[in-house]
Amino acid sequence: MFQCVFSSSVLQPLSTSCLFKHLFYHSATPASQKQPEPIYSKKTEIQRQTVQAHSIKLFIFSALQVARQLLLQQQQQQQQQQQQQQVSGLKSPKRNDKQPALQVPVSVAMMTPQVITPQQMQQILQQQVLSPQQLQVLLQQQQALMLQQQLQEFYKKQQEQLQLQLLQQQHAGKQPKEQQQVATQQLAFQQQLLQMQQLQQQHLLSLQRQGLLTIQPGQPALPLQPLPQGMIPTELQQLWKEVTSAHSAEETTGNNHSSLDLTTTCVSSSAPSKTSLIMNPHASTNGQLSVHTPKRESMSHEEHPHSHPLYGHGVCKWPGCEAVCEDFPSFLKHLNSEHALDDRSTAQCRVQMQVVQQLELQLAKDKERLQAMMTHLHVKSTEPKAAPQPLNLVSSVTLSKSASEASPQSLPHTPTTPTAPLTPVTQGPSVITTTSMHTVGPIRRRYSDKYNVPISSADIAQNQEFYKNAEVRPPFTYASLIRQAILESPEKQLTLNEIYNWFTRMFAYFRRNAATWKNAVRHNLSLHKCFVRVENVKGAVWTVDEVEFQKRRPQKISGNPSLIKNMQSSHAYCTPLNAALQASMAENSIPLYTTASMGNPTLGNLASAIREELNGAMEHTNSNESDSSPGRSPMQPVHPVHVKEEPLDPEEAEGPLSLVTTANHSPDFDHDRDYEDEAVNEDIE
DNA sequence: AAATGACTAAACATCT
DNA sequence: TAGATGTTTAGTCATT
Repeated sequence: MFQCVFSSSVLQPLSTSCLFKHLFYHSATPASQKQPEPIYSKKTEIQRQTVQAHSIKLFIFSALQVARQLLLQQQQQQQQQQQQQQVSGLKSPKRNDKQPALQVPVSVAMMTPQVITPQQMQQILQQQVLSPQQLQVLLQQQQALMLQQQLQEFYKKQQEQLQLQLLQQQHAGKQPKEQQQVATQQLAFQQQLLQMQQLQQQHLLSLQRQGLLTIQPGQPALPLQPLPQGMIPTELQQLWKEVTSAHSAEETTGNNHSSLDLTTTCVSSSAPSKTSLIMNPHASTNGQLSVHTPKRESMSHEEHPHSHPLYGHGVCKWPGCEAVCEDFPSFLKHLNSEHALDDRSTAQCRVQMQVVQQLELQLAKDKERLQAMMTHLHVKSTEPKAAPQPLNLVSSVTLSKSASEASPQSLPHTPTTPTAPLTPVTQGPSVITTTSMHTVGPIRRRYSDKYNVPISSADIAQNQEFYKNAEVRPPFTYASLIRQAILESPEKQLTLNEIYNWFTRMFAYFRRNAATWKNAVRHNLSLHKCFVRVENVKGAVWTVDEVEFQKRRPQKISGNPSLIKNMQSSHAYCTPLNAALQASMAENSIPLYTTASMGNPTLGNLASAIREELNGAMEHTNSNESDSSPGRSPMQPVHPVHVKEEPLDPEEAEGPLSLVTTANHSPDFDHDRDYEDEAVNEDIE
């Protein structure tokens, strides 16, 4: 453990990596810059750049000093050991076993950075306290320090110039030429910084390799950047806005090939083996998430001609850029000109790092939540059954009464808003998180996403559970749902009340706002010819006229390649569907219009469900990136408040329920219908 | 731009 | 008479 003795810092015991982190904090907020976030403040651009350069330099400087101190410390220890050995060990060797809390005089070193003099070096050599490797490291370190001193001088000069220029600006307005000159100087300075960073990186690596510097694996090693505590997405957004606005405002032209090296250096110096996720928030429409390793970054772009993580679909994916580049060379040109190593790029990198960190944090949280939910639901749903949870709807439908009743309690909901945006596992986290990063409003997901994501049978069961317990509106029309309910019944007929019960049992969403959706159900029953009312002994039941139902939306899906794809992907998790049926569907593109006559209720239901799903898929593949609508769900949000009044609602209308799963019902399904108590259902039988 | 589908709301009628 | 059930109309929104 170390203690930071940075001039303005309270002494804190720190581990090695923490010390680095801490130092970086200091470097980012030096004593001379007391403003909380000086880099992104609305000061003049030059000031901003100065501060930033200062921060970077200080960080490198601090890291160097730490390394140096470590080395010296080791040196001292070895000297002590030697002395102890010579004095024949008057004291117990405890001190060697247990390392004392090292106090690194960083502040002293930083105030007076010194290169070891030749005499000192000679002394070291004479004493032979260091192994050849350590000596080599020391030499490298000395080189770095010398370079650093040069840099510092240069930096001082530059700062003087900047201050001068600021004064001039205050008095005589702006002078673009001088600005350019300063910018050029800054660029040169940054290049030097870069060299320093690389050197430093090598240095640290070698130190680490030789065991002089240990970064504990469990700990987050060197932080990618100083992340202010409690940084929330909105702050990040604000930060992002500021940076990107600076981007649009200024038109700096640099020419540095290694625009990403800063990121790389930070990442790799902290944890060489660690991969960092660089995600472009503006590429959220694709939900693209590119894994970006330091190694890859260190390669030249030419080695991977058309697989640059910052290039895709003819667009530069540098955050906030989206410039159209016709081909890869032009992209490279653009990258080098627009995203060269300058302060803006650096700032953007830092923001991006923060974004990634936040996303990772968020992902971890959501994963945890999901795990808890699944564990909870699994326990509940398997309570009545000893067998492992089946993968089809049977598991859900045949849930015992206790399980069904327990499930709504498992998800206590607020009266007005749905539960927190629950994320079914079938959806990549990137979709949600990215959109939430740059849209303030509701997150919209296209259904095409849902259908294109390959999901497993387990996911289906989870979706089913998801809709059963989460108040998320199922993306199906009332008509489809009613039909589904009726077809699932053994007699293919249900009373209105039974239909209600089915709704409430199958979808948590319909456990609220009964007046609204019940009215809608009745309305649909009356409106659509496909629903036929049949007088019974004890009232009336509703049946489905399949022919009429299929007349409803004729040929809507024919001839669309994506449909076939979707169909096939659907088939992937429709185990009961036989191959002939699949072939027929794929061939005719009019799936299962005759399934009602097939006699097999399971297949019939399944097929119809698939058809519904496919229709849904069709409807949504065309609605590309409509942020103001739920991707045109076949079923608009059913909520006590109107959509127009509650723009957040459509969000909950989306989610991946595959009704396919519901088709695989068990015969005793209708005996288990008393979700809401009143079981008039036995009447039919 | 018009047609269509889907949803919501509401009024009204009938039945239990 | 109240509530459930069933029918119809109107308005809105999104998609085709």
